[in-house]
Amino acid sequence: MKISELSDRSGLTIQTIKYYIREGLLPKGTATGATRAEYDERHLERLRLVRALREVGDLPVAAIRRIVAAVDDADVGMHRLFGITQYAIGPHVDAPDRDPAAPEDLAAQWRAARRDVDALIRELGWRVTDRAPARDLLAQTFVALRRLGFPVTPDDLLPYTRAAAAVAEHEIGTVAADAPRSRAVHAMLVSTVLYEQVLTALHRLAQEDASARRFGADDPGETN
Amino acid sequence: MKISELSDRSGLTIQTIKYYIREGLLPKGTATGATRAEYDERHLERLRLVRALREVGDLPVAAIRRIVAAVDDADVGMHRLFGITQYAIGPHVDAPDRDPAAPEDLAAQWRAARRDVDALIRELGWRVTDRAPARDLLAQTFVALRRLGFPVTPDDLLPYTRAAAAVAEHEIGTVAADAPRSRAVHAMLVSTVLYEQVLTALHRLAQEDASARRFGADDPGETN
DNA sequence: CCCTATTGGATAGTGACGGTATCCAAGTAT
DNA sequence: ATACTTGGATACCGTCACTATCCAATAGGG
Repeated sequence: MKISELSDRSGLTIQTIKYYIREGLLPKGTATGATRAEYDERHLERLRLVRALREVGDLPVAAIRRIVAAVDDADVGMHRLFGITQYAIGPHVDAPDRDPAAPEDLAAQWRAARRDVDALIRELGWRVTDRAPARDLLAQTFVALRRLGFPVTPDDLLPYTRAAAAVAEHEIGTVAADAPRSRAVHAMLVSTVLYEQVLTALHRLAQEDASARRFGADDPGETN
Repeated sequence: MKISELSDRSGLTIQTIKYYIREGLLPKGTATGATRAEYDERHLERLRLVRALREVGDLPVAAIRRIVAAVDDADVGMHRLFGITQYAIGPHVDAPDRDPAAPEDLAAQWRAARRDVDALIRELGWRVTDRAPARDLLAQTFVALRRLGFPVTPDDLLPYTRAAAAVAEHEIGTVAADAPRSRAVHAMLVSTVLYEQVLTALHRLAQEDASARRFGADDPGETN
């Protein structure tokens, strides 16, 4: 198929497709002449993946580039792909420990939060790399909560860890180990990036329900 | 306290504080002369809230403006504040139904996804406004999943709805109804915005653990 | 009372990001 | 033959969250 057809079928402009090729998100079509190249279903599929990661996952282009590079590298196994994805989706918190410009008290709060996070993971027996970005994400949240006067205790976290463990267990089970690599790889990305949004959305909906039951039935909506 | 002291204590530059005042995130200090104004602890507290919403919640400044306006309006009750927050944190998906420029097949996929979401919420008996943004967020995710060849069935969602309901129930329980309004309001924001990040972080950590157990113990990390 | 530093207020500039737009020469379809 | 399409390169754009600069009016220290 020609680029114009790829554009029509994907709903993206030719400019955007060229941009993705430039950025390494999409391989070039196979050239059939100096001014012509042929694209196939795999390009369309890739564009759908890229758009899902951009629109639903809200991932920056640079993160998607790292992910698709891993997807295209047959030497990268499932668990490794998982780690690369986790690292790519960040967020890359610049932790004020190790930052010499940060004030000392803030750095101390961070160190304490990181210790708590590390202790929690150890206690749960979870096998998680030391440098998993989610550790910093959690620590960052602890710091913010405490600075706002909401201390975080392991008890508060119990419902979250239970929920997270149950969902994660289910998700990994859906990635069939015997499926062809390209399918398994997509399933991995789908459960890490897209189902994270599913969980978030359902969490918000459940909160609204709980809030309605607790704080009354008046309409919570905007009026603008 | 003077603005320079507020700057020191908050860790933000004077420029940034001025910017937040301009943008309506922070009230002006009480003027004590043409070139002097006095700030107090409430300003510092507000800055901590704003930074938490920015850094942890990654909310745009415009969303924070809407939230703090509701916080400062004593007529806004808890449930209403909840709705405003939900609406502010978006994401504001532009749904291709109602968009006349969208291709018809995509619009049809969206309508189907919205129907599924609405049916799910009805089935669960959750009290959620029709225009809750999380409905569109969930529908958007369904569309993306289906376009990638991963059909979404109610069975797949069961673990998520259970987890979301349990967590939400716990969270709303932590917002004490008899606390002073400013405290209750902060608690509401904390559980919707910050604890959402807690859930996300723990979800990712649990996934890494599940992935490690399923796909082997090799190091999933980046090597750069 | 003088002189330096700080403040409020206004306006302009910056860097990252994710595209868009334009141009061109070399083709291709009719 | 002639209008359209393509690949490739380069420039440009709008949004966002700050950041820098300037200015006139003080405030505070000596």
